[in-house]
Amino acid sequence: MLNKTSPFAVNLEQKCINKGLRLTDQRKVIVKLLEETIADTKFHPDVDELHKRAITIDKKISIATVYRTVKLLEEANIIDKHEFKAGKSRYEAVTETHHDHLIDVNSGEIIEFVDEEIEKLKIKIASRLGFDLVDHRLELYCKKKK
Amino acid sequence: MLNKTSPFAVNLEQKCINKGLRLTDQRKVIVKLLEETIADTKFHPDVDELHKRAITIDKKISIATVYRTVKLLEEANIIDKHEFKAGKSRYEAVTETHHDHLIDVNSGEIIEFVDEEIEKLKIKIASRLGFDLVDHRLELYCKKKK
DNA sequence: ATACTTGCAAAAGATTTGCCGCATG
DNA sequence: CATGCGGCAAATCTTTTGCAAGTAT
Repeated sequence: MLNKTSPFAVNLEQKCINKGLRLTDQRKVIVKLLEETIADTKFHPDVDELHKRAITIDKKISIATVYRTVKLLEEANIIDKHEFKAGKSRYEAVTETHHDHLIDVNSGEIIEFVDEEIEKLKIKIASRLGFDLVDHRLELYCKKKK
Repeated sequence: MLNKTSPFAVNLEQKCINKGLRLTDQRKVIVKLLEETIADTKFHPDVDELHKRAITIDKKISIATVYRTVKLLEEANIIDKHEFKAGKSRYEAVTETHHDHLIDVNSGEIIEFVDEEIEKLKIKIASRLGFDLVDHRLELYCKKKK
């Protein structure tokens, strides 16, 4: 797994500035919260979770702003959106290398993993079918071994 | 790919009977429509598509019934539900072997594929992380090669 | 006969949007 | 100062559900 706390890592707020996004107080709060998904790779908050945390910092941040902000950040390629089986979308900071997810169906815990072999296979399969891969998602729903 | 028209194949209506599901006129219509997903592996209708087709056969079938029926069939393991990037859920008859999906991001076309190697890898990765695989999904979003 | 099903419309849950005052660059 | 942003509430979209009436076994 990539070293996410490398001295070369650019924080999310810096990424926003680089992309020319206006940094309002609200956005700073939300971006800061999403920053936690870098340190804690198991943390994939949904909009509701983000909003609940955001209002503890600034109680007048509306949920509409959270929705607008995550959409903005997603379009700017700063965060990724995931739609695991469960209804609502979850977000995490974009990482340098692609990773997939293993979801513990009992606890709901989400574990990230990287497997070079499976990444190569995805490209190979697409190619075999006459396609170029532009995006992909692999989710493993599992139970802890006994 | 599995031969889906083998003489041993059981049709969906028969599967419903085997599972003891009550076969109302509405359910027969919906099940018949879902049967088409066996012959045409690229056909993965959503509830709205099923309803539009259903009312051409019996105009008083409500969309609530379609929702209730696909949920019932899914719980009975007769059909599978997919949630590709696009909002609504799509359905197809359960197949004997697991397959994954390649989605053409330009046309929306869905292509099914089976790859033994990747299936083994999924199990291996889950195992390495201390888990037993209970469900999994892999989606390749692609563009046609030029 | 009895329990399950259906249609309708209302409700629910997630997400988006119009409007208008306000903050940012 | 001009443009974009945020808060609020209403709107939208998909899916679910309560209820009363109808139907399959």
